[in-house]
Formats: sequence, structure tokens, C-alpha cells
Amino acid sequence: MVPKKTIGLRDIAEKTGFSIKTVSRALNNHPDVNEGTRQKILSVAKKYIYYPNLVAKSLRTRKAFTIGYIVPDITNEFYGKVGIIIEREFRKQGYSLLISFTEESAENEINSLKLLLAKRVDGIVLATVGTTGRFLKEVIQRYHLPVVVIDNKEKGIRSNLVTHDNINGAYSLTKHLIDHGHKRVACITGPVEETSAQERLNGYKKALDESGLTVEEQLIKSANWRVDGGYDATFELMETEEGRPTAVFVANSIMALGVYKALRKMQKKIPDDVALVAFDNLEFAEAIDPPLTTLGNVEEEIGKITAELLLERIMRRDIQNVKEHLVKAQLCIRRSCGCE
Amino acid sequence: MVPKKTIGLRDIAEKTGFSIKTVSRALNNHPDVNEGTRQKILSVAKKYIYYPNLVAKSLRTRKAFTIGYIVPDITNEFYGKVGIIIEREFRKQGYSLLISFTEESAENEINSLKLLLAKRVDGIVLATVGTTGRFLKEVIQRYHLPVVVIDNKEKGIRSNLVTHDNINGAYSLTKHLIDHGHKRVACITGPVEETSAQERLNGYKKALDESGLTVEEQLIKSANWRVDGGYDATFELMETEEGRPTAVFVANSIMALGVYKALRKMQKKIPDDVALVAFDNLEFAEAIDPPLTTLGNVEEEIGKITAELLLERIMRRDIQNVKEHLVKAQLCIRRSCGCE
DNA sequence: GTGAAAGCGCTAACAA
DNA sequence: TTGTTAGCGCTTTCAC
Repeated sequence: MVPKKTIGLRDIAEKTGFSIKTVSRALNNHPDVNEGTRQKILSVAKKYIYYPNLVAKSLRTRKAFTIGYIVPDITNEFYGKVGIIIEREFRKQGYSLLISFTEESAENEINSLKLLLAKRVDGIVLATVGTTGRFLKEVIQRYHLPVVVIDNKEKGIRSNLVTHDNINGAYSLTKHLIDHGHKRVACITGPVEETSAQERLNGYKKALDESGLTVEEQLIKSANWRVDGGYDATFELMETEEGRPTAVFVANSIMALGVYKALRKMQKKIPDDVALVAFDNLEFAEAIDPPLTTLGNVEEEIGKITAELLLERIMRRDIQNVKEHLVKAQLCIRRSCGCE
Repeated sequence: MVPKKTIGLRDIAEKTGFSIKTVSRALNNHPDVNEGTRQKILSVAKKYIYYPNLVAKSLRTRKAFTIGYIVPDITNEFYGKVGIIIEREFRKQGYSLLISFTEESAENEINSLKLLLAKRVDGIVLATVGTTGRFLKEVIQRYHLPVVVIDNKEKGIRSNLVTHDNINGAYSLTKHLIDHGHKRVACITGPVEETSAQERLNGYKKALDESGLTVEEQLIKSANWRVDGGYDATFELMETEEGRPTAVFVANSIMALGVYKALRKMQKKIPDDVALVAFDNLEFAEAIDPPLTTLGNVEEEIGKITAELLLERIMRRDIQNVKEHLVKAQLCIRRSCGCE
């Protein structure tokens, strides 16, 4: 922006008669400045609606006071909630959030990374598609850029990670269905390339194993995390009379919406014909009929830990010494699983 | 970031033996440079993983290639969807998006504005709480900053605006209920201070007026746009036997979730006991039971028009000549209104 | 308590 | 086609 010249330190210096440096000191609350001169300077700055040019400051100090947030899609409530927390935590420290959407494309992810790098952000929170590891590694090392990965793990590199405890979460949701007496429990998980989808599937399998149930491949579907994915998967699961599950573990809540929709179309009752549990605890979980049994909110905790970890990395300029945090969620039992 | 010195034009100049300027030209695809030297320079740049320092460039060119997106809350699907479109459109042009959440507070909004101003963004998309008009006006004029307002209007100033056609939208939703034969139609709208809430209320009243129905104050509730707001308002509406509405127009879909929840608790059937229509067409609208009759998606169009308008303002440095766009939505008729 | 000069990494203007 | 010089607006160093 800024077509015509903006007010700068120099202008204020001229108008007040002090030097640039004194003006700078006054405006930055530096102690070594006479109270009278400070007042004079402040009033002139106010009069001319002076705002410091942060890009000049960044250039000089090598601090952008900006962090990058790279996610596939902000309409995903998970990324939205985590983003809000991160923004709030960083705002307290004077940082702002540069956001970039990858739409699940590795190419977009790399371009976003490059752009943020060129903008010299102080750190990055990344929800990766998982296949950009080599590039990321190179970049982190060359630019000493603190990065915290949320959600999926980056293949081939060790990095700071804050995410759901996917395995145990999936395990306890599935276990809950089994405890209701279900013998044929299906699983609708996300794309197989994503570690979060894999881990949720693994948690599901673990629960079956421990209960002595056999894992049947035809009871496992992989879908796109979206409503239509859950919808289509449900039809596939219910295709044959004899193969039908009596319960379904859904690896996210959005897909569960598709399951509701599909089952209603088939005139099946939840939980009597098919019981349901799902990851994520979104707004509609309580409002939908029957209310959906889910895994409690972890977004706030993930956001907070991520912000803390990244801030610490930024302050200490510490790139080595990576940490992994797995955030555990509580079961939110409602009626879709057959309880109450 | 950048603890140790990063690679700059100067380093590449030294390593290749060319001058800084030639390197700059080669890297910026400037025509006036020998193809051989360009190749040499590019390969060295690649070898050392050079990324231009965009903050230096910004300082020099007075273009940050960044725009600000200030919204109350990104978990609101509306702001999320609009944000995605805006980010995508601007990314094409090489801009990135600096995002800031106000949590509905005027103070936060002003602080965000100040920060973005100091960062010398090229333009701002603002979903305002509506009370920061004076400050905004001052700022726009002093800094010649292109701003496009979405959602609520800014009180006291004329500004570029792209938003729902709230009045006609509310009108047609309400009219649809009346056409079903309902005589007692209630309205749950947003906070009275917000122009979008007011306009939706006005559209509702207009529909009643035209149909010869009287507007009853006790059938109008103002809530917080959230699930609990819709829930509480429903209980208030259904309090007395004789005063009960047979249909409700809800000014957003999130509150409609609260209405579903409340009605289920009262054992009322939708649409037989109470018919329902709502603004916004969110993901759950089709999955919930019964599916919710809504006003079709406008986010994409709002996002596109906003991006276009802002980009035009930025290119032409045009602050005067404000434009208003009202985006019309189509009815998405489902079963909650009593159709089918 | 205050100021002069240098320089962050880049581009613009003008030379060569 | 290439190089030189200046300067964007700020902070830092060192001197007064």
C-alpha cells in the first residue's frame, strides 16, 4: 500500500526538532529520554497518526513478528479452532498470523513454505499432507526455521509434533462399541496416505484384536474425510445383507454426517440398527438426532501446546531437540452408540 | 527468524563474479540479461537455496504483497469459506493473507487494524463489529488503505461493501413459511447492534407485513448467533401455550442447531409442530433430521467479488468511489419447512 | 539525555 | 548487457 509518502521517524524528528534517534527512543518507551521531550514527541506522533513501519523494523532486526499457519482447509473445524488459539497466544506476544491453504496439495504446500520463508517469518505451524519431508528438512536446516507439525506426521523427518493421540482415541471409541456387545464393528477412516488415518485405523484394529474379534477387510473403508465420503462408504458397508456391520467407528465427525444421511436414506435407525461413534466433537454433535458419541475437544490443548512449543523454539532459536506431544481426549458419550 | 546470516544477493554476486544488480535482474526474470549469465546465477542461487528477502523488497517497493483479513471468528463457517476463496484469489496474484481474529471486540478490531497498518499491508478485508467507524475512516484516509467490508456495515462511514442480500433473503425464507399457511411465525435474529441482524429482522417483518400478518414483539428474539442462543430463544418462544409460534425463521444456521436441540427436548416434531427455515447453508443442513431448509451458498460469490474489488482498489490505488455489492442466494428447500 | 553515521537486503535511476 | 550509487525507514554503535 502507501501510495504517497507516509509519516516516518524523520518527519516527526523534523517537526519536533529532535533527532531521529530520540524520536525512536521516545516511541519505543526507551528509558533514556526526558519525560518532557517524550510527551512532545508522542503528541506530534499522535497528531500525524504515525504508525511505525514494521517492515523496516523487521529488515533491521531480522524479526518479522509473524508466524505462518499452513493448513489444508480452514473450514475444517479442527484447523479453525486450533488456528484461533494459536493466533490468540501469539497475538499476546505481538506476533501475527500469516495463513496459507494447501487444499491437500503437496505442490501448494511447498509453495506456501517457500513464500513464508521468503517473507522471513519467525516460525511455522504446519498441517502437512505428509509428502514434503525432504524439502521441509532442507529448508529447516538452511534457514534455521522453527517448525511445529500438527495433525499428520511428516514422512522421513523428525520434527516437533503436536497432535491427537490417534491410536488410543480410536481404540477407546471402538472399545466402547465392543463393550455394547457389538461383534461386527466397521471402520471408516481417512485417506491411507495420511498418518492420522493410519493411526486411527490401527487403534481400531487394536481394540478388535484385544477383544478377540477378527479384523475383516470388507469392514474397513477409506474415504476423503468429507460428508460424501462417509455417505458412500456407508452404502458400501451395507451392501450385502450378511456382511453388514452393527456398529461403525468413523474416523472424523464430518464423515459421520454422511453416515447419518446414508442410514436415514436406508431407513436404518441409529443406534438400534447401526451404532455410531466418531472422532472430533463438533458443534452439531449434540444437536443432531440421535446425538453423536465422540471424542472430546482437543483443539484448545493442541493449539496451546503448539503455540508454547513454537514460541520457545523461536526464543531460543532452537531447531534441534524435537519434541512430540500426543494430546489425549475424553469420550463424550451421547446416544448414537446405544448408551442411555 | 534467521539467526545466522542468510544468503543474499550480495553473496551470490560474489560467488558468481557478477554485480548485485545483474544477479537481481537474473533472479527477477528481467529481460536485459545474457542467457548464459542467468543460468549461472540461477544454478548458484539454487545450490545455496536462496530465497529473496521479501521484507527488504517490501521496504524498497512499498508493496507488502500481503492483505489483511480481520474477522470475529474463523470457526464460523461463513468467514472460513470466504477466507479460503479470498486467499486463493490473492495467492494467484502473489499475495498472502495476514489473518486476525477480533472475537467480536471493538478493541481487538482496532488493534488488529493498527497492527496491519504498521505492517503496511496492501489492503484489508474486514468483517467488522460495526462500531469502529470513526477510527477506520481516519485510517483509510491517512494511509490511503483500500478496505472492503463484508458482513456488517460500518456505522457512520461509506465503504466498499460485499455482503448477503440480507433483507431479501430473510424475506423469502419467511415468505416461504407463510406460504405453507403459517400464521404465527417467529424470528430468532442476531445481536441488535449488528446491521446484518437488523436487516434480517427487517426482511422478516416485511414478509409479515405484505401478507397482512401483524408483527408481534414476543415472537422476535435476539440471540448471539450461537447454538446456545438458539436453544434459549426457543425455550422463551415456547414458554406459553397460547403464544407459541408454529414456525420459526432463524437468522443463521448455527442457532438453528440450538432450535433442533431445544425442540427435541420438548418432544416437538419438526416440521409438524414447528416448521423451520434458516440463513446459511452449512454442511450439516442435509445430514440433520429433518434436513434444514436454508438459503443457498453465497460464500464463494462473496469471496470472489471481494477479492476482485479489493485487487482493483489496490492496483488503481483507488480509495474513493466506493461500491456496494449485495449477493443474492437461492432457497434450498428441504424438509424442515414442511415441504415434500 | 541526545545525536551522527552506518547498514539491514533489496530496487530504481542513471551511467558505462 | 552490465555496474554504480543512493535510499526505503528503521535500529545499532559509538560518541558527545
